[in-house]
Amino acid sequence: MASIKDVAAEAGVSVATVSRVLNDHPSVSADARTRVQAAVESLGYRPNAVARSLRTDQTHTLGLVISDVLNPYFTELARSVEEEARALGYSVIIGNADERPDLQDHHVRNLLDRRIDGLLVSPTDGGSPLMLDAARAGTPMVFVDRWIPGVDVPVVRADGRAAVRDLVAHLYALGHRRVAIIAGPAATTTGRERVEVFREALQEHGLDLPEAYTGQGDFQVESGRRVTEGFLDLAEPPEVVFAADNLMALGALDAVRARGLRVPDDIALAAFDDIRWFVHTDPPVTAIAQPTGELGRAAVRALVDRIEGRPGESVTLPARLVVRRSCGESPSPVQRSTT
Amino acid sequence: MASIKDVAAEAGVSVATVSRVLNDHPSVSADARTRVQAAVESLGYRPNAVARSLRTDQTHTLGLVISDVLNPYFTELARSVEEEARALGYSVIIGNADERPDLQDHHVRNLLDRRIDGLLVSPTDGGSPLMLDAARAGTPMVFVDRWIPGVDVPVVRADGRAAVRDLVAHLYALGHRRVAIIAGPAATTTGRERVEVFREALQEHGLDLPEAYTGQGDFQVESGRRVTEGFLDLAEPPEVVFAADNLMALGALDAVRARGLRVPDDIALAAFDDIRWFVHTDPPVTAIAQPTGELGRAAVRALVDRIEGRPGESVTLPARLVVRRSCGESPSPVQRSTT
DNA sequence: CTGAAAGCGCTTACAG
DNA sequence: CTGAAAGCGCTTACAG
Repeated sequence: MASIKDVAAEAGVSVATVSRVLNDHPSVSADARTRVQAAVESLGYRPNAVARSLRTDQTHTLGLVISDVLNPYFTELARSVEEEARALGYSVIIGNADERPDLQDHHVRNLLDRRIDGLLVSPTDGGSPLMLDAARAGTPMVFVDRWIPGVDVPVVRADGRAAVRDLVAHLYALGHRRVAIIAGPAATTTGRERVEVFREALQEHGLDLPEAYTGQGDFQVESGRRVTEGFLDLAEPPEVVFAADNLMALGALDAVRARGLRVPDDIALAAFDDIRWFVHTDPPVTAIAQPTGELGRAAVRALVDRIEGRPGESVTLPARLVVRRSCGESPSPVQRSTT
Repeated sequence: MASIKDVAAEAGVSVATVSRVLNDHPSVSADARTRVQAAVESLGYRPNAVARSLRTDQTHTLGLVISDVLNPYFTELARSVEEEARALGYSVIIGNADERPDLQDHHVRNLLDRRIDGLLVSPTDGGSPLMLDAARAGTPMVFVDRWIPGVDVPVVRADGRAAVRDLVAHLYALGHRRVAIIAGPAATTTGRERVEVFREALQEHGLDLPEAYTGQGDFQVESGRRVTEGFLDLAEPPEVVFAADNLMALGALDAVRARGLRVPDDIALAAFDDIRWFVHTDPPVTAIAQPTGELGRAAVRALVDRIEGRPGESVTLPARLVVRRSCGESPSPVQRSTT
């Protein structure tokens, strides 16, 4: 592959001049510029980004460590992150933690070794030493969706409080009283918060969230299935199950279907995170929708701000309830989705 | 961030010795080794992968350019690629072309500039000059899923011929005679092939695939919706629609639903590419399943073979039909899915 | 406007 | 077993 030396030789100038032309430095004669451009063209020269990074100490690359690419929520997040980053002149390297702290650390380490300019992470756990060290060492960092309390890093996330309250009101209005949740890992903020907020909202209606109706999931399909089976095995199963993410809702659907039962007649279902397929499931699933694309873009902007020396602030955007049919037919027409 | 010099100073050895320890070179005294390890530990030193890459001319990185990350098929492919690559000691950088040739070129260029060791691509079009040049220039390359004819690069893909034939037999057995397809872009191999194979299979049953029943899609949701609307507007709409990928099937579902019609009673539906959600859609969708994970892994193995100087062969794996209820109830129990 | 030279952080023949 | 030195491909003060 042609190097800058080859271009210099071909153009009859020094490598310094070639470099200046490549970087649009103003003090280059028109003549030199055209000769260099011609040489670049004829050799099919492309600057070596590795060498450039070593020299400038910038990679123009962002690392994104997400908990699970197969989760459509994170896929969409990753996509919006890449789009916004590209618009700002950055590439992004994605690391998929698959909800495993060890894999998360693997990717963080790999990304740090590659000297990415900044790190966007949706932590799978409460923060490994590696991650905490990186934050303390001053690596530009932003948390997205999930975060680690006590670490001085901007957080870009959705606030689901109002939407969860709307959901509970909806469930209550439909007559449901025995309500269960499939929670995410307690080591994650979203895993904890969704349960807490849900419980608080239930209390406002005088409802309880008993131990037996609090299942521990891990945000992945299998756990949703397992927990739902447990609920169905109870002497008095819940009337509704709220899955703290869309994959566990899929697992719940699997479990219900496997027993030949129907949603919402036998058991109702709602999910955190809305996805396109929920419109076409049987029945369409009531869900809490996050402004995913906007979260991804805001996170990138905050991170790039940090990288380029600007403040880089936390952002919280509201989530909203999208009512469909999986909790039963609404007697009054509340916020019925039009999609 | 500590560099190799800092480690050398701390350990009281030369940087060469530090490098040897880091790379498990045999000729290092036990004493030097322990001192270096201690220094690495106490400084929290991590080798700079950028510098190492510049020096060794290897990045241990694979580039993966896929047509659309939001397509669950490609998400799963990307995931299996990353897994296998990691197992073989490589990282992967994903570029999402979003079915746009210009974006595809952007990513290919970016990856080449970063000097990735090899490129895995599922081309969005018939091959840009950039891609063809890269292949000719000897960049280790492998095509997955889609490929570019006439380019000497291994291809790892699924053969859907038998599955499509099974599908047509299934449709025929159910009494369907007016059959339509939502095709993918003619510039892609999969876009072309799926139509051809489908047409051939229909002919074997004495059925025709008229122009009016051949809609041009682009593998994305909106095109599936648009084409399906066109079909429904015909004086004599088709009895079945076969979507050449899962996203266009989703668009078809949207279109059918928007008119208040039902699958399969008003119009039947089948799709290429099976995804988990198809089990829970209303109705469950009959689909052709590719061995996606295996394709991703085989593609990585072929690419790494090429990178490391071994042959690196093409692989073709069979796809299979998964019958569900979206084409109507089967009178005879053929290959009913158990999932 | 231009070039020679230093240096980014590594690895690796080469000599000892 | 070890170190001094060259060199990977760039960028950028510095001097002219």
